[in-house]
Amino acid sequence: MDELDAAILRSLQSDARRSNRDVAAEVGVAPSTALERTRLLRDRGVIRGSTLEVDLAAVGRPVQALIAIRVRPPSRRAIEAFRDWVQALPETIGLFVVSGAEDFLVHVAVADNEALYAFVIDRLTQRPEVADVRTSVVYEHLRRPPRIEATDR
Amino acid sequence: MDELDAAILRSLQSDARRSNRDVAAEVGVAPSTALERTRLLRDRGVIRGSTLEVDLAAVGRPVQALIAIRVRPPSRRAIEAFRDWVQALPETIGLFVVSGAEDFLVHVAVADNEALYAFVIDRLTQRPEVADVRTSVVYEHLRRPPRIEATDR
DNA sequence: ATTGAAAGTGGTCCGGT
DNA sequence: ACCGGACCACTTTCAAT
Repeated sequence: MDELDAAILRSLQSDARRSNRDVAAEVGVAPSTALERTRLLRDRGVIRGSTLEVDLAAVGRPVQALIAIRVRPPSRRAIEAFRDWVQALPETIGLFVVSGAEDFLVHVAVADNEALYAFVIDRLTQRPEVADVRTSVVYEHLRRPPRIEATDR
Repeated sequence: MDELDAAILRSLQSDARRSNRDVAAEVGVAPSTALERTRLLRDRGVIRGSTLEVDLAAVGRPVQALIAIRVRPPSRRAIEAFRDWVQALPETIGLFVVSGAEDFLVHVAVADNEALYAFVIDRLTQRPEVADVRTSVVYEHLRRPPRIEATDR
């Protein structure tokens, strides 16, 4: 990944729908060159995809929480089974598998506090491997795309 | 937000670079209609932008962590000052302001464990308002775009 | 609010360097 | 590896419904 690749990534990171022509002009190469580089970045798996940033409140899910969960036993079987299950729930928008006092942090977005409470006491406690649950309401969630630098070549 | 808006959002959410023509065909309207709807969603702030999903390991930052931080005093002044400061650090890729035992969860991506350790003991502890720090290594981070449904009209 | 058609613009391929 | 140009697909506007 040289400086040109990095510049293309930075450009598309700030707006994935930017046209290839714009990207090319911004990084100072011909459109055909930018197109080929972008394709290679995709093929190599550096670019995994692109997604819309949607306002969660505007789509009816203004309440967010992070739910820290400890599972027992903390075996690969239990961890992976729980991960797959929770990841498929409609409330889940993110999932961290972590070291430390807890095994998971589940990021959920729901319609209101009642739905959050129901998620925790109805859904999560269904699972026998859930040993401990700690819910934190998210007041604010900011995301920052990673700053990308050339990793030489 | 009716069912058509929701369908357009779902389509672009899975691939923000999909052409307007494709989106229109998928949701069953004319391209001009899809274009107009998309523009309105953007104007209303439902669509905040679009971004590339980049493989963090491929850009040289394979190590992720969540750092739980308690600040003191937990006043608006201290919270907002810390938030703005940590949000601008190059290692930071996400930031949750939360209720509960801690005030922040900082999501960082760095080159290696050494860089993580340096971030925690050199950078964070610079700030006088940092009262407590707890670091969890992220073994796995999955993201799921929110399932979007029509909120009637 | 949605459409089809027209005009403009950008994506994509390829041959040359 | 990069570019320029040709071709064609797509975006975008607009008058009509």
